[in-house]
Amino acid sequence: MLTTAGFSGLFFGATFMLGEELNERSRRILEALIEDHIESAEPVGSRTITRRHQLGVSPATVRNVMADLEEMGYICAPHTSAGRIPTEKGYRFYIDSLLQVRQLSQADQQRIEQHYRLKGMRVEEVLREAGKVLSSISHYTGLVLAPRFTSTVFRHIEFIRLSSGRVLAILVTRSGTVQNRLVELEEDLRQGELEQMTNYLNRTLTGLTIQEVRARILQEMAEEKALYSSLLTQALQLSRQLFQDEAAGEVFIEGAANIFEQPEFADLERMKRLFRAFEQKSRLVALLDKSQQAEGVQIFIGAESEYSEIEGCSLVTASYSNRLGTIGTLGVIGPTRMPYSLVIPIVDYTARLVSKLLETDNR
Amino acid sequence: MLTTAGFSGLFFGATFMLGEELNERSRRILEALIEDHIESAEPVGSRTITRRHQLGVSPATVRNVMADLEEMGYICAPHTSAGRIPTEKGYRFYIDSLLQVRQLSQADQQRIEQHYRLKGMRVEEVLREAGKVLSSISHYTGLVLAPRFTSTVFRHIEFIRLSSGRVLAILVTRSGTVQNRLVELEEDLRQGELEQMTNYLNRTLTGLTIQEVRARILQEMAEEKALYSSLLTQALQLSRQLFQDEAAGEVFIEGAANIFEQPEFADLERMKRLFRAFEQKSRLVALLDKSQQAEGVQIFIGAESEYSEIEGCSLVTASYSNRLGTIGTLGVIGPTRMPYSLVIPIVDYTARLVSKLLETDNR
DNA sequence: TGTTAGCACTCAGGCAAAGGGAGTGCTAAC
DNA sequence: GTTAGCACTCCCTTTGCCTGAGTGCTAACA
Repeated sequence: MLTTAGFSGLFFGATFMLGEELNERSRRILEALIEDHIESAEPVGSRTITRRHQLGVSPATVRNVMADLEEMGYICAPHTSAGRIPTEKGYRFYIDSLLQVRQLSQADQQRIEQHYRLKGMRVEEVLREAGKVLSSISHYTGLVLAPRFTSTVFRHIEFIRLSSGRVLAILVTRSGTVQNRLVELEEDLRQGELEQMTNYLNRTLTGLTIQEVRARILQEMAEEKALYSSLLTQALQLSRQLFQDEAAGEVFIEGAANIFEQPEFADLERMKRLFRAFEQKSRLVALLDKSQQAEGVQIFIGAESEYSEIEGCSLVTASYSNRLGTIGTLGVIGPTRMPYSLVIPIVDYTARLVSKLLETDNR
Repeated sequence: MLTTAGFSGLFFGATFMLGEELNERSRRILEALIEDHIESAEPVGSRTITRRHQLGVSPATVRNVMADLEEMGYICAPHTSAGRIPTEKGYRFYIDSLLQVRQLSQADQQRIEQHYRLKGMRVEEVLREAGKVLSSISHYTGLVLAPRFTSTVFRHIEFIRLSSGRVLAILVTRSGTVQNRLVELEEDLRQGELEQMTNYLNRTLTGLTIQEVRARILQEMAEEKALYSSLLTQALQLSRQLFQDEAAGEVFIEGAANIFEQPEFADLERMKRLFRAFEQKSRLVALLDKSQQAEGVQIFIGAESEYSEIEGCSLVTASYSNRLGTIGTLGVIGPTRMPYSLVIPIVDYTARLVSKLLETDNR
């Protein structure tokens, strides 16, 4: 269920080997420290650890181990007389080697499910709702990357003449998402002519993916047969225009206010930076796109995302799919100090649920 | 160009009368104080005023006048040994009686215009762009309330059978906005049957406003003639469902990060509150709706909006229209300490421009 | 040899006191 | 009616002190 294969190789080969150096006691202390820190958001000291965990050793021993862990880069001290906090490397080791991901309880599963109606939900509604549920259950911010237009299956096109020379094109995909574009034509076309064009296009293109549609249009244009009718030639030219531009990936951000309640965002500058990151969605899209290529739950910790605006944040994502394969990504963004053992199954379960809900669209 | 008629009666009858009590000198001092405060965001003292404005009086005199202004409620002191800041009543008097609204320069007009393409912009694109332009030119946050579905003119309907019993309905308005809804039917309909239905509905309903459409459907259902065909009866029942639910008013918020750069939002709590207000759009919609009923530029100062989350903020709005009349509202939200003389013409000009751009949709 | 107790040391954060600065209101003189 | 002068207020910053939590080191112990 949890894989970080896609990225752990990339970022953590070295980490893993160092991980081998850790004996059982060091691991348990690191785990205790990280879990205490996740709960308290404060640096954790040696005494706190011995008090709250039955490790069978004294604070002094813990201090020695912590000194080693610090040297190895798993934890660090914000200042001399403070406890330790995990580094990104520490979190990565924790997630890869120490974390026990629980199964979501039946009750939690139901709590998630009950937000979705079974009938009459459009794709967009399902995705938006998924974002909201993710944010409200996790108490962080929900992110959902909608399916790319390019990867959807063409179902239907419709031209509507709005006024002289202005035509509205409506594109429907098989899953029922709708896109519309406005075209200004040199010469006016009557609605009847437009209908002829749509009939032709629907006949020719239905059932193809948008990528295939593009190829098919070019092919049709190349073949002479289209030339017999200037109207059809026009239709092809027009539709080439319509299908060529890729709409920027759309991302739904839900519950952004949640994340700002976290103590790490008491700092105004950080809050603003993250806020700007949310506003400028393109980089988020790129990041989510990246995780779409991998199976299972992906975790980006802080700078691993190569996205400095979300410094101090982690991203837990999973991709969702329909019968055609993976079509989008959803997940949660929150502070790196995040209870991964809770968030991971929530994201995982939501992705599965969304996949199930969208699957039926392709009967 | 600037009217506050719709609201000044409501809120400022009393203010205006008190305004009469103010002699020329008091007015000039109040004006100077407000303008200094708008620039500095700090309480303004008597010496600062005499230093920066040629009033021909000493600080002591200014102090006396300020004491009077305070008693009348136009200004207040945050604490004993600070300068004064304008109250909401002060701002209101300033806007109603002292403010000189400049015309937008040719250069500024062009700066705004160049953000819009002249051709092929859909309504939604025009509105989003307007929000962005408003925010980037004013350095505050742009708000645009999209036209209500109810007030638009029906142009076209289309049913697309997605799978057994699942039908996608696409509604197009005359201005080219598209809405789509998913319907689950008890019994399966063939695409051919759906086409019959759309033909009938398009013939019957095109050109009516949505409100009229609703009435017409009920009327058709009441008349026996529809009963002759069970298919048409079904069509009417289906479309009644489609048209009855009012989509919540849609509002575009652009450049929310801008407003958080203002010094008044250095306070974390306030920032969060405003942020939550942005996230929960329904009340913003209500507020913008309110101003839609009035002509010209409207200004809501702080609590006048009866919307405590945006305490300390002002809203400068103007409604835009097409040939059918007023259809929506746009504006800027920023701190009450806002250079109104700049913002007002920006909002005014944008509203006119948007109206002009949308007008062509109704040829 | 690994573990632990003890101890000196460090440093952030809270609190109170002190000082400076900006501004006020009042009074008396112009 | 206006102004200069002055005592007063209060915020804000700086300073110093103290406390508590935590560390690293060392020496003793098992």
